[in-house]
Amino acid sequence: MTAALKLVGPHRSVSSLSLREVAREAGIAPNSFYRQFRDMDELAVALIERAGASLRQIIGEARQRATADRSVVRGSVEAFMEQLHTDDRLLQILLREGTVGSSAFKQAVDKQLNFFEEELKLDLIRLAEANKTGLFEPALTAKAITRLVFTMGATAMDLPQDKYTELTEQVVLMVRMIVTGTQTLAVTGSPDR
Amino acid sequence: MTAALKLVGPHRSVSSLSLREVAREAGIAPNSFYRQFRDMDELAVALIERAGASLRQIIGEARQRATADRSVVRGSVEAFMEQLHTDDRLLQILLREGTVGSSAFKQAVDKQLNFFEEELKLDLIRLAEANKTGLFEPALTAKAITRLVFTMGATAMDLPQDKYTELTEQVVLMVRMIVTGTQTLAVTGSPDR
DNA sequence: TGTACATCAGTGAACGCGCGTTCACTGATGTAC
DNA sequence: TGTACATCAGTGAACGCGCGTTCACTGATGTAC
Repeated sequence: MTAALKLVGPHRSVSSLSLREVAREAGIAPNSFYRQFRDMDELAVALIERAGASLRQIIGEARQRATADRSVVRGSVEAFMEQLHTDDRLLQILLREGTVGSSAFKQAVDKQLNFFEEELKLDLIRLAEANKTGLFEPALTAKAITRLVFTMGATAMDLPQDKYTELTEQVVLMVRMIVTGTQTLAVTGSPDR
Repeated sequence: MTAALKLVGPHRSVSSLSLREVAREAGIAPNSFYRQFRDMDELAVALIERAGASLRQIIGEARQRATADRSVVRGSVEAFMEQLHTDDRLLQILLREGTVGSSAFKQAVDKQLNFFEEELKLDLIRLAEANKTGLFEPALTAKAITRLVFTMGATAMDLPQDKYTELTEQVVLMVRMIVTGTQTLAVTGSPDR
């Protein structure tokens, strides 16, 4: 797994790695690979699950920090973007590989995203109660925020360092739009226009 | 190009196609490929540009229809999802391949997305004027909507037919959240919480 | 404490395969004089 | 109208390469009696 992580990057997706490449990087014979995983797909799924766990931990910490002194939205988005910025390969994999690869692969990514959405949903409910505002469709809101932040993160990975601050700002505003929209809709109800 | 389109699908991305496969499908000798494109990357970029043009046309028509009898948001999202549903390979490529492949590849996708965002931005401004509401950061709003709809579309491609209606409904609501949020923020200004 | 056996990560050699790319060539169509 | 030449999509054969997977084997570590 360490070897595979070393090999992925902005221009190499996990699904493009060959078994022999990974074995070479790991310093073992190609056939020794089979002692650890049935095939590359199994390795990929293992990586994705580890990535999901690591992501939830990062955001968990961010949430703690956030409630203390600054906005939850800003704190979480900043934590997320910073982590990406430090070249966290696990996180990059999670953002990038959801659209390609085998079904097993995509399912694994989707599972991690759903975990994440569930946690975010609870956070949103908690936030709304604290602010005494309503919430329109918390689950859907969580999904919208998650997917949007992840896509924006995926485009960020290719960017040079100096664009990160700007992009983080954009993402914060985007999330605010969604949160504001949800709260407003909770009051007015869903319009039909 | 026709041969390449035939080969892509939910589990085959353009970047995973081999030159020989495409040549085989096209009924020509492998080396004849070089008469048309320098390499597979050039083919891919050509496909993406064609996809972008086709997408803008589809949405253009949807916009026309929409202003007549129903919501612009709903009309456009429905047109988009329907097109996906009819297995429009070009559109699928555009949604899916943005995160993998060469830089040339990603740049091509990004270019098409930017075209699209620009048009959407103008639509949003027009809509806001008609409704006599304000607009907070039109460009950013257009970007958020575009990226969100595209990601949701990408996940939709793998789904069985009967989930499409449900997902379309979800996407419509998500876009409404963003639009409502933008309009509300235009009045209250950006909060710092 | 000693012996027999099981488990298991790792090995080197070999396989057949599909790949991208090159070569010199063909034959149809268009163009200039 | 006829002739010479240019252009260009397409060809078959061949190349060397990296790939995934298999085989029978090794040697260290753990376990049972």
